[in-house]
Amino acid sequence: MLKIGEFSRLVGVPVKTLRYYDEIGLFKSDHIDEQTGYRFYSFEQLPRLNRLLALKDLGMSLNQIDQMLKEDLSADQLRGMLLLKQVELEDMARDIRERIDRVDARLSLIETEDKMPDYEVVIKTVDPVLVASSQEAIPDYETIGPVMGRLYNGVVAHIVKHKGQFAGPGITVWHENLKAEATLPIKKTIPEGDDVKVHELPGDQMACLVHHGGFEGFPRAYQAGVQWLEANGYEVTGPNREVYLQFDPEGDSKDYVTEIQFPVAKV
Amino acid sequence: MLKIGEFSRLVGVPVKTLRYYDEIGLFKSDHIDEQTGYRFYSFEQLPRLNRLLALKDLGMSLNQIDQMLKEDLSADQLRGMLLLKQVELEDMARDIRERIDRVDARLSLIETEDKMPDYEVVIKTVDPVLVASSQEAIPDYETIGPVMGRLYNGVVAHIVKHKGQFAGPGITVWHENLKAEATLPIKKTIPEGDDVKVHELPGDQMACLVHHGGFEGFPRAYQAGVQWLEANGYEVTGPNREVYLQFDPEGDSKDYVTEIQFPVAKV
DNA sequence: CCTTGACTCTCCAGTTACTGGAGGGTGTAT
DNA sequence: ATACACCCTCCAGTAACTGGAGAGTCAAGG
Repeated sequence: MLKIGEFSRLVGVPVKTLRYYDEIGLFKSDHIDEQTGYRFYSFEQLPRLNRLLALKDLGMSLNQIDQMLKEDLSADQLRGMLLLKQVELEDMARDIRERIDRVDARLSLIETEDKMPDYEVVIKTVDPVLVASSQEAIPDYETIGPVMGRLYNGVVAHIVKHKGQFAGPGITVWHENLKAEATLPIKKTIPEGDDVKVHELPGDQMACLVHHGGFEGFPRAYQAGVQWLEANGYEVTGPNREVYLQFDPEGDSKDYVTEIQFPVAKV
Repeated sequence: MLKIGEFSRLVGVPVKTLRYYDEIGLFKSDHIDEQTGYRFYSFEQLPRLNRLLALKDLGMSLNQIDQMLKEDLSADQLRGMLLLKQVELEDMARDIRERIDRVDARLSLIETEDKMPDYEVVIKTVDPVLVASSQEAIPDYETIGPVMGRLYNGVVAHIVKHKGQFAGPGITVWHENLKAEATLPIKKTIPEGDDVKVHELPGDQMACLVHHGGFEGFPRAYQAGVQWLEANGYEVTGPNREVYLQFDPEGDSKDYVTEIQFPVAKV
């Protein structure tokens, strides 16, 4: 019979932890002295504790270990739990590798620029959204402004005409070959028009960054986004979007806030 | 100005989490309506939150993020924190790889034996221990018993003669070429004798397994230990030990409990 | 025999980053 | 007017311990 401190030294588990395992019923002491309340442990308990520790070394939770230490567990059940753990561990390993990549990317950015990046890119899941939209190919950069203005005006007019309800800020979807789609979220579907279509923008994993200021800053923002995607091993899987969170053609362009979104997948 | 729910949808962070960040002061709402207590958020807050989320994606704790979001932090300090995180993440990655190896090893054991292993091996740190000891080469297997008996008797006699105090069960250290050292832990140092040396067994990382029963079962136990070491990528770095936790030459050998220890390092 | 120091006990609080729920007030659309 | 979504605060719980307070126990040394 060993007192808790002796047993603790023998197995290399802190006294506090042994008491905790006793309390939750995972590993009870052999018996307790009624007079003093002292816990006593026996050598016969070593196999159970060693199995417990071995399972803990696999990353099992105490709950799972409690299951696995039950005598009547079949080899198949054990195998199942281990396979599950294997998958879970591989997920964790991938996750950590990705983190390391991101830290590396940020470190090399700090090396070159000596400060935190101007644009922070975050991955988030964007919900699908019902929109009315109108699209057109943009002949060249100078005409973006007027063309977009015309497109959005058309969509607004169409929605108003059919008493549709606006559900959020405008979103431009950039299809291939500089074809821009001006979309406006709406609450409920409305009839389509000659130029105005109604459909749902699909939800997706998006790499997002926020640009504050006028459109002249977009190239820098896009550059930062693309750079990040490259450094972190993502690839673009569809048309990117611009969400005009804050926009007022009459107002100061310094106050504009735009979110640029790239639908992405991990390479 | 956005209500918390709108802001939550915009940034993809749960409402509860935003309130929590507000509470701990990591990310305060822009202002709070005095009448209703409603939190309101502005677009100007997006950069801070995005940076926060980006740092969280690196695996930073909220405390660390709080540090890193302070305006007056130099690029060097940032670099330092990131480098630290990098090391930490690489440790975690290694740890998880080792876990995966152990799970694999156990799974293949279960495949061949269709049950949990008979011997559980655990890695633990063993403290240095002061011992009196006597050693001798063992000519062949049959003579182990009598020789060890003689050795231990000699050490016991020496300790008693010098009024030494015993501090634990006997430990046999197996040096190369079947040379056995019979050691007995003592509390304080005593003079050496012709055959009996006094020294400290070094502390070390040990792979340990516990054998219940007589010495005839040792070969199986050793085999299990060596197998485990191989499967889990450890190599033996010194003489192994046998700790006779429960041993009584008069008693039933079925009740013996021995811990076999291999000093190891990860390959 | 007494004291000292090591050991043990129970109970409580704190850790991280949230999550869920109860109970109650607010805002808007029909 | 009422339904419904939305917002508020406060409390409890998570996993696996760790640290500390306050009090009882044990063995050795003087």
